[in-house]
Amino acid sequence: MKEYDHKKIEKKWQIFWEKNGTYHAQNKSKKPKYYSLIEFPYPSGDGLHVGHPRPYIGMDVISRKRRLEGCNVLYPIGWDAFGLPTENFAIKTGKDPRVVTKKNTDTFRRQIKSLGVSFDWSREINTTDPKYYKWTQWIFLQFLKKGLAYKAKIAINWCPKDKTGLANEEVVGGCCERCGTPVEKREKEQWMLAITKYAERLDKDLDDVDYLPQIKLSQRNWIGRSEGAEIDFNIVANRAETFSKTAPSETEGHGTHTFSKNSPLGFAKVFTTRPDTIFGATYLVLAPEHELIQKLKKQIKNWSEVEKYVNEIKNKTDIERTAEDKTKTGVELKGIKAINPANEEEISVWIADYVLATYGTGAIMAVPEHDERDRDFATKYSLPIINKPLVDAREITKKVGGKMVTKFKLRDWVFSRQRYWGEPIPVVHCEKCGIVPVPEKDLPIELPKVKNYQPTDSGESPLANISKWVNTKCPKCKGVAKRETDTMPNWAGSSWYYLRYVDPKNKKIFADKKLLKYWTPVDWYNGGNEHTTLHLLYSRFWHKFLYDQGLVPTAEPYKKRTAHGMILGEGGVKMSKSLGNVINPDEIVKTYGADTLRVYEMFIGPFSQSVAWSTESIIGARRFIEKVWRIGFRVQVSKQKNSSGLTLPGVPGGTHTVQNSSVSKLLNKTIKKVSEDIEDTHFNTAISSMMILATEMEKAEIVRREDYKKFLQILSPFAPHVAEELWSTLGEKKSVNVSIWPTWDKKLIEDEEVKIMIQINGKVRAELMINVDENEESIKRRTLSDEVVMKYLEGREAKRIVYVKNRLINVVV
RNA sequence: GCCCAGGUGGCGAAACUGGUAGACGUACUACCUUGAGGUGGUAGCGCCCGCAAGGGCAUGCGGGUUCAAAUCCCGCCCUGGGCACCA
Repeated sequence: MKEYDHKKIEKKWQIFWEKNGTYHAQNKSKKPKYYSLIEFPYPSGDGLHVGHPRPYIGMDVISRKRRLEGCNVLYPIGWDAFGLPTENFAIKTGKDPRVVTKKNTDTFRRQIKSLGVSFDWSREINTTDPKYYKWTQWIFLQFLKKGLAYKAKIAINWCPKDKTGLANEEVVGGCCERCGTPVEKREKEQWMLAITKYAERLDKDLDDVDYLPQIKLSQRNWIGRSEGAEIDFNIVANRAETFSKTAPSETEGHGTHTFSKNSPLGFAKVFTTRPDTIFGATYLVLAPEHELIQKLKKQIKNWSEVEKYVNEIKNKTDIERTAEDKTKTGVELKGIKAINPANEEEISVWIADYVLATYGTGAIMAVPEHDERDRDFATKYSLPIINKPLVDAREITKKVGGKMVTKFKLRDWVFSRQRYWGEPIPVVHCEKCGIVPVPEKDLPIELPKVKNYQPTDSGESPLANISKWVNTKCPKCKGVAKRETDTMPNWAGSSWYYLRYVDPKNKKIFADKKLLKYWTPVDWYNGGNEHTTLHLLYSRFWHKFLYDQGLVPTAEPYKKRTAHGMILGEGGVKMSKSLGNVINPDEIVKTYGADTLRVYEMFIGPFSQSVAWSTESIIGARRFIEKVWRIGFRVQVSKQKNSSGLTLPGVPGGTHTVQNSSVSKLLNKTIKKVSEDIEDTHFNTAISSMMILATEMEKAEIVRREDYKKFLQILSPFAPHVAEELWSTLGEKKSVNVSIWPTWDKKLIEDEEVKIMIQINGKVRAELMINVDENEESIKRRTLSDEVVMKYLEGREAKRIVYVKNRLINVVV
């Protein structure tokens, strides 16, 4: 018997597929298209670990099944290669990041290829390739043209270790997401992208896509849409202090409002999602940064106290703010009052750190009866807490002259980084003309080679040191000008890469319109949970912008999005270099073969869930493949001596009819199960059902060639090399990849007889074989005359009998 | 604090719409094959009592609904991930 030599077989077929372009997507085809996508990897210097291939294999299973179902499949790969780890490595070693990237991608490519993933390598892209980032820069210029890219002086999150600005999203618990260093606040001019302009649509259009519910939810939570009312509260001089010493009633909070009205000094616009609670508003709070505070300087009696507080808050970093355990602080603005427009009552005005300048209007009406935060504050400063009946939100808003509005938590995207290894932002600063975009014909603005990749403490990119590159001519007036030295964040290149795969070599445009029309949207995008908020949101934003410019044909980039769980180290801890528990797939491929690794990774646990790696369990996958191999050999041998006629298709199996039909029946059930499970990413249960089938086939006296071939077809997405080898051994001239996915015979999977459970008072006591169409009466009769049942009844009458068709019968005594 | 996911044998896990809990795989034990190995094969394997037949107990904990609950409802506990005063 021929040995199962995985090394030989896998190499043979990988060469065959490459030579035949088996997995190349066709730009012109009569077949329906299918675009399946994974998140392209960041080629780190450590190479692949066994966690990387899990999503690649998962989507490979989908892609391979689609091909057999007759689709023209696009399943591409590339490299998301800009970013800090490579740059930091360059700083440490003095090596050019281009060289490092080349080396890393070569390793990744070799490793991924050894797994037999059916990527279309002819469309490989790399975000650091000037031919690629030319278009990243071009898209930026379109944003700029439409006013969606703008420069603003803002307090940014500054990482003193990485020496770069970070987006809000990259700050985790007040620390840099990458290196864990506490971030500082710095005022800097930054490039911004106006993602907030798309907030409404980014939220609403989630209705039209097929994302896992948690993914939609995380998008929605991040966007943070809330509906409420904007209501103006007039600010007046404190009458109580000015005209009367009469103390207002403590409990009711009544002021001296019944007297003639003060003329307002101004007003504070508040945002509330609960205008219906307005009668319970007992004070008003402004954010310390609120502009009204400076305007009312003269009227505020305790100005020095107020000023001191404002400065304190301003100088606090985010960590200091959060480290204080949420104890709210604040100062009353003495000398002024606000008028609650609902009842004309005077209420006190405060500034407090729990009101954010960056959300809503930076001012709130405090309703301590209904809001926990307001209650905390009111309790601390002994402010009135009153319970008033709720009113209709819309009516009261209208009555007090407010209006219903929608607000979002989402902020504009800080798009500048002060680092080297990123796409240069393609603009020029001219003394005369100001900010001038680089003309499109001059793209790409290539990253110049530098000697020193070290970022500077001044907060400038290392690019700023290369005067030859920085000093340039203004494209408009030809006068002296300087290049922008900030680069784009890592998210830029990954915001549109799926579009480039469609037409990766186009020099005229980022992708041909017709090809976009044919291939997009992506039919199924699977990626990590860690990218279901930011990357997904950013790329949806870019896509919608391009859609508005008429450059892409659909409003959403991804039709369907799923997420896979991480593979953890043995024992369920994270796989990491520092813990020394990283498993390199090369070792597994060498010892057990790529097919074994593939089957194991799909079998290890539910695809969507994190699972711990277990090297000792891999052997199960290997045994399964060897079993399939042995059966294949038997089928092969019996084909040669087919004088018995038993293995010829269509010939009834004579004395072996029983075994024949039971294997065929199981096969049909398995085809159904595998077909359905793959669609639900239940790869683990799909494999388990094929394991059962293999065991049955091995036990059976004969296996029909036709049946076995169908088995190979449904196995092929998981173990493509061995399937291909056995397929050809059976005399097939063409690849299993160009065969047709088998269907199951509905009639064959229906059983004529089934076993049902007999329960007595809900406990299983016996079983009974019945005909599927046997009537209830007959089953009941047979149950009651069953020996075991009679024993349990002990002559008692059955109070009730519940029969569940073809499942069980429960006798209640 | 809020949101999401989850809690089932030694381990990874199955279980359709409420209907045989533990499929499949590992580990373990025994046996077979082999000169010897194991990346080979077969069988047993939730826990407790029992030689067995059989019985009892079991899906994080406590209640409830139901003929019947891992699954539905109520209240807790624990683990992982995310958010962090967003009015």
